Amino acid sequence: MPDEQRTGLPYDPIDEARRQWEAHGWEDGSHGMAAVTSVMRAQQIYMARVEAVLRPLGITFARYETMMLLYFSRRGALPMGVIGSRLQVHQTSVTNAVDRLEAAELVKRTPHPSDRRATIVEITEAGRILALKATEALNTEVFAHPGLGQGDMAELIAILARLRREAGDF
Amino acid sequence: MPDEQRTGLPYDPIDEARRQWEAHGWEDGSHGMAAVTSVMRAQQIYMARVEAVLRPLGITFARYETMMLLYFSRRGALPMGVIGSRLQVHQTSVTNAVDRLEAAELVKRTPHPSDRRATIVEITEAGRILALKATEALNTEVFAHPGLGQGDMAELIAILARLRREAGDF
DNA sequence: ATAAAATAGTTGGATGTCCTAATATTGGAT
DNA sequence: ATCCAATATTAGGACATCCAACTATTTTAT
Repeated sequence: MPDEQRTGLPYDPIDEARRQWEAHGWEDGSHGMAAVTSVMRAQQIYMARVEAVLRPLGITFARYETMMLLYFSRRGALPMGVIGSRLQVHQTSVTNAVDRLEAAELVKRTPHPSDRRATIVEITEAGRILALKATEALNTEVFAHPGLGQGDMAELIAILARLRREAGDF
Repeated sequence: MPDEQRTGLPYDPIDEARRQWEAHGWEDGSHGMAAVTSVMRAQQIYMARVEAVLRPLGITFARYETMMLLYFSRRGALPMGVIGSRLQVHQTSVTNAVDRLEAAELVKRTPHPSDRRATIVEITEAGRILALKATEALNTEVFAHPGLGQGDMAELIAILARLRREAGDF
């Protein structure tokens, strides 16, 4: 039973947690807790929508991001390490994602021409086609209706850009 | 090498993606893409900080949330199903989290007094002590310095509350 | 020229999450 | 009484992440 049916009042669990925090004398962290928890929950909401759209196409968000990075790159190809640093994920996560993409023939590995330690990942024609199809699906089914007004959306992007900058993202 | 050292200009990968979106004629989804991607990355940043603080205590964020839910409940106990719906996670994830918490003797399962299908999860004394310790660590090490000013933080919380409401959270 | 250090990537193992499907039990509705 | 819904568990699979260890290669220092 939704809480508003019990209390007659809409009830925001995160705001309730913030009140609990302050009731316990944790004023120094209450707003940070609410901000962090809100971001976690927003990600959960968006991720569920995105993965629901991508699942029928046989890819995950991590793999979609990898493909789009290649799609937008000048040569359609990047070294493994660059992919990891751009997406801010661990080397082994890149290896894992590229393994799966390569098995599906959406990308292919190529030796680096001058540095024989390095591996270049290149998007295939099938990869480009799927990336385009996935993007169109995401645009119409998720990104065009993000559950926020234009103003909120612009403000959200700007605030999170400041957070990402503070965290050393760019 | 950070990009600003190459170009002399700070470079936001999400803003760059937005420009790519618009260059490809995907104006209808460009801002939604930027908003969704920003939320994903913000969650990645915060989750890394939170898990780094919780790891020495032997719990994950999911288990911490479960414990705090019980900590704040009137009797320190809730049915499995209520935990799942409050945290918006799958039933099997609750079973998994409670299994691990119970193995660490931080919570214990009890039969529901009137509904013999249901299981009540109750936080133990050791669980309360750890929950308190974890909260104090999170408050000082993460929540007190969320990488945002007070104004940005309040605005972020408000915007994401509207998103969560639209998504049916409360 | 050679040894040491740094870099690129992979592997294997562990952890953890989520999902589907199946099962057992119980509660509520008709 | 009987059917249908709800509660929780289990099993199996897919996936992402992290860590330590490893190989191969390149760069740096002496």
